[in-house]
Amino acid sequence: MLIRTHTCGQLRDAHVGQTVRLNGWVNAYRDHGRLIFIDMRDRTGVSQVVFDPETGAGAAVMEAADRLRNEDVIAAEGTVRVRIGGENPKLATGKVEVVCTKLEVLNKTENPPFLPEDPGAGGKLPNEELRLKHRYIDLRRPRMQQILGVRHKVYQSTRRYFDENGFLEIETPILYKSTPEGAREFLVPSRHLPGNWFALPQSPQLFKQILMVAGVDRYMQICRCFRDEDPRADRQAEFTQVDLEMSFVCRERVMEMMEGFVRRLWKDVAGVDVPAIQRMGYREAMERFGIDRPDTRYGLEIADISEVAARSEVGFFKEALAKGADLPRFNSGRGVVKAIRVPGGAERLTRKITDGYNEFVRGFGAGGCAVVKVNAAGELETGIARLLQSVKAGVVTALGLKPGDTVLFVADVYSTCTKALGELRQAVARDMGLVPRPGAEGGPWNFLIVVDFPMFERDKETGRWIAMHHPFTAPRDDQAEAFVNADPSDAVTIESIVSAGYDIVVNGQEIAGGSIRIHAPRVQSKVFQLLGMTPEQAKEKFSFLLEALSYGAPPHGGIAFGLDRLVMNFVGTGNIRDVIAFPKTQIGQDLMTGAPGPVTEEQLREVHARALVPPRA
RNA sequence: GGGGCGGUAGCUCAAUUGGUUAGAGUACCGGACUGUCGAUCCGGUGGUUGCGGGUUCGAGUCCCGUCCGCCUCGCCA
Repeated sequence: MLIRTHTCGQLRDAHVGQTVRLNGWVNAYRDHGRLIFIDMRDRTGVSQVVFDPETGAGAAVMEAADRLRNEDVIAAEGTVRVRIGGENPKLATGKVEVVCTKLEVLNKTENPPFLPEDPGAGGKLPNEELRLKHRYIDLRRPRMQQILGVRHKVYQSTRRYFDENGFLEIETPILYKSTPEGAREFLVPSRHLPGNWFALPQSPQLFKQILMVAGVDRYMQICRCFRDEDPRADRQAEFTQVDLEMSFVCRERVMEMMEGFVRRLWKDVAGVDVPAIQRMGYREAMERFGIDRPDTRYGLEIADISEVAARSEVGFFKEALAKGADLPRFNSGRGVVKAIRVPGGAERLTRKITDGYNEFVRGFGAGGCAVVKVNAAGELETGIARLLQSVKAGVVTALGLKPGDTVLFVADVYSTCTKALGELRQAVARDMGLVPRPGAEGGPWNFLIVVDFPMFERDKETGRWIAMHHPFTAPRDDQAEAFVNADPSDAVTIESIVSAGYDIVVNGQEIAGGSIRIHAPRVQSKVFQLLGMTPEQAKEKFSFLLEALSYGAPPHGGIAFGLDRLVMNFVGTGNIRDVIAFPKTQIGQDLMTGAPGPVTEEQLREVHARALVPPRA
């Protein structure tokens, strides 16, 4: 075999005159009869190889070259020279070409179902189903190779940073114990213990805490996590986290460490200097932006106008405000009226668009979205304008209205109203063209750390308390006493306790979340009690953790970054499948390997399991 | 589990109100061609219109079911 001396993306005019050998795929062929051009591709780039009988290509070489087709795997030997036909500015190697004297066809290809080409202007990729089935071809595309490279850089930068900061990389089990809190789990039957099952970890949470008890002090891992829930464009059942945990730290120290990591990563991978990251409380985020991961690159903040709305003649305002009127102001069940002022919306947001908003907020459980426009004379128009007339001055002042504005109103209980407007705000920002493209295209990266989350929220169906982050999250230092002493039936107090948790948000997307953990058994027991677990149940589920905590657990805390989402940001895609080498579809299938697939009766017997339904064909 | 969009040649798409033999570009096959780089020119092969049923004289088109892909709500401690 003619083993390569250079890669296909390497040749420059400095190589002119050298004899080189290239290995790669036929990216394109242009056959002029007695003159043939082949573009050879490997992951580094493309080089043009010329076959010309007058410059050393014998009859056999010409004949073989004539038969080359896209995606054949070849080796070519020849001399580098400046291109006779002029430079091709589209290629990094475009100044030179290889005049081929020897050609070896390493492997002919079947006619491929599609060619691994990035879509040019107006071009389209073959549909994703086909590309997933033949992932090995799709991954040959320069874009996919680039993404694999960026992901590699993220791994390397991550390991360097945490190594420099004294973290030990430690692997934790993939065959794990089922912890029925949280996401649905993937199960694996045990052969040795009939009737018993492993679960694949939703995260290494408990192991990393136990590593702290074990004196590891600083742990990190780039680990696979599994959650058997329906995917989204940015979610996959099997995904990767940068997981870390630190001992003898307060919340501030962990946030410093993770901020340092973000700064290093963005510098290494994107060449961006990240400024000091702003902090924002959960309550403030929800009030101003209606979401716990606000995108603060644009305004469109949400205003609570309940007070003035109560004096209006709008029936559904009053109806909403009557709900839970006796509850504290931020209680999820209290009725409120909120609005977003959209500067310039009167012109850009057409009736068709705002009708869409009405449907949009209904999707989040709100009754609808009222729309009022401010005309050039400063008068309110359309929708409920007439019913607001009596409180017009109050509305104008509360929202700072100006001519040309559109105002979007939602009235409902606090949780629904906030959620609906938080989602609507993002949709409006897109429609108004307010969302910059991040990163290389020039838009800013907008980082935010959100803190002071509530410890608990109500389960929407059962009304029971559930942990907002997870049941091992500690209350904020100054809240610990109040928490331990709180009466479990005192809902107002329970709801007011905030945790020592923190999320990192970039451009409105959560990329990391963590907390200081509970290291005191009495605090942990209190959490379990609130979650409705008896001491016996808690022991049954988490005895190993409780036991570990009782044998000298240091104060500790940590965080986990969603690595796939980090890579998505760096490469500018909204599709998580783009950044995973072998991703799964919406129903969790791997279209290339055909997983999941049936197993034999014998295999089932060995693990003491039986199928309730036959495998689907 | 709910809602939406889609599935026609290997690929990307078209096909008027339900109406002639389902077309085009590209890929592939054959031929021509000495400077291309989306090579060009000539010719050709290629179809269970995802699958199953129904309505109709007649279905790619309408109806029902189903499978698959994507987006999304729920879900994701």
